[in-house]
Amino acid sequence: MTIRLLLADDQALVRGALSALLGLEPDLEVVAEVGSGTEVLPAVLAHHPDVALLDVEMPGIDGITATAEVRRAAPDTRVLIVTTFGRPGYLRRALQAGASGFVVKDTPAAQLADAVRRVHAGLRVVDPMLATDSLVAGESPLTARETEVLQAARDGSSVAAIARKLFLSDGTVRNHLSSAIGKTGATNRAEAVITAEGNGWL
Amino acid sequence: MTIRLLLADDQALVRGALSALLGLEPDLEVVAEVGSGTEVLPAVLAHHPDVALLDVEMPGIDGITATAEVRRAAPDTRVLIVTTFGRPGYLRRALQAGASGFVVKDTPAAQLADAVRRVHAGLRVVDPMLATDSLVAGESPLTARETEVLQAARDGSSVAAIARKLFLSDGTVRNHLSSAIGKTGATNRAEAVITAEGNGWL
DNA sequence: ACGTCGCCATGACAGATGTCACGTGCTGCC
DNA sequence: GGCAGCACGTGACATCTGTCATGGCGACGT
Repeated sequence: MTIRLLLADDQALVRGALSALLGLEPDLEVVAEVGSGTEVLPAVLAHHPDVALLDVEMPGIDGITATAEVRRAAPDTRVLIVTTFGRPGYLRRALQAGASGFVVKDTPAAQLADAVRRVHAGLRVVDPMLATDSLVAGESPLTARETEVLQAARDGSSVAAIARKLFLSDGTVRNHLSSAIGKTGATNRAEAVITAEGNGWL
Repeated sequence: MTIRLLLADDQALVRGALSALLGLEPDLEVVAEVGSGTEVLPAVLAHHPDVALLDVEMPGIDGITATAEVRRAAPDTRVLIVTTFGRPGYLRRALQAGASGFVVKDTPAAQLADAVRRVHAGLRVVDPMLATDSLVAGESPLTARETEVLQAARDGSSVAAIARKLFLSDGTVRNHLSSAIGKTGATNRAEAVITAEGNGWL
């Protein structure tokens, strides 16, 4: 009995390459490939794969919310996150969303098929290095507003621009930013954005 | 006669997957895989591949300077850049460094083997979309110092920190930054960094 | 009912930032 | 030689940013 797979990655070349890699295994079969988060759920419902391999960074819906969608609508399909960035927050949020495994793209190629088989067998697969980091970094200390404001600050917007975008007062934006800067241990808006991104808090 | 390939990509999973993808083609053979820019040249000298597929973003030496190294030390090995980001400056600099082709990672997987064959045949392979962008964005308008200062500003450093790092006066750093901000059409240090990065000027 | 917490806002302040004018010295080019 | 461009610096200025104190409002848990 072969394990049926769905691949979701926004980079077509990587998607095709992973398909070729997994297709070499006799017990694995790629039944669907999609390039955006919005296509994941329809494809899962159409093909009923055993395991869905999802990237986190994708256009449309990101892999984590796509995971939650899949778990709710098709509980028989297990989800394995395959992503570039080993951000601690990603791992935690992915597992909370119901993912069965989390693999970073710089793990050896030979291990991927094994990870798929373990996930299919009902086991959890988590990069041990990452798991400890995730515990250290923990959950985001930022409040909802602080997160919003930091997100809006990512592109280098000024306080005034952020305030207009979020319908807030300039002073309020500065307060939220200041608070976020303090919580991230930064001295600076830009630094705060960087460390928050690095921890997967945005 | 098979075409002998070298793969360089920092993500082991992608590397292995590309290897599997290209290995499916009867006329292609992957003879070496490396995960950093510093390993490229030794591997080329050791295995004499016909075509080297290099990523731009790699630890150690980046793919573009690695291209230059390879062209100088092993002119028979042609270089095909395979990268995530279609930054206009990357393309221009890659071609200047002697690359024969430039492929973005979201091109269809089926085209990669063709690109390899064309490069091997002595043709140039360039994403047409990207080529026009490259002409529009053109060469970096930033001077050497402005580039250095912007690079130092990437991590959110303050003016004082940048000045210390580059052994400059605070005022000079501010001047260079101001000039870079003007040239990039930004209103802001952070914006300047973003647009400069997007154009591959850093 | 009370305290706590998040959210919003205001006002004030110091420090950082971006701009401008101006001057120096060096280099390359016509 | 004269000119343009770049690097480097100074000083001054307006603005932006980050911090702090303070207050009101609503939600939540005890």
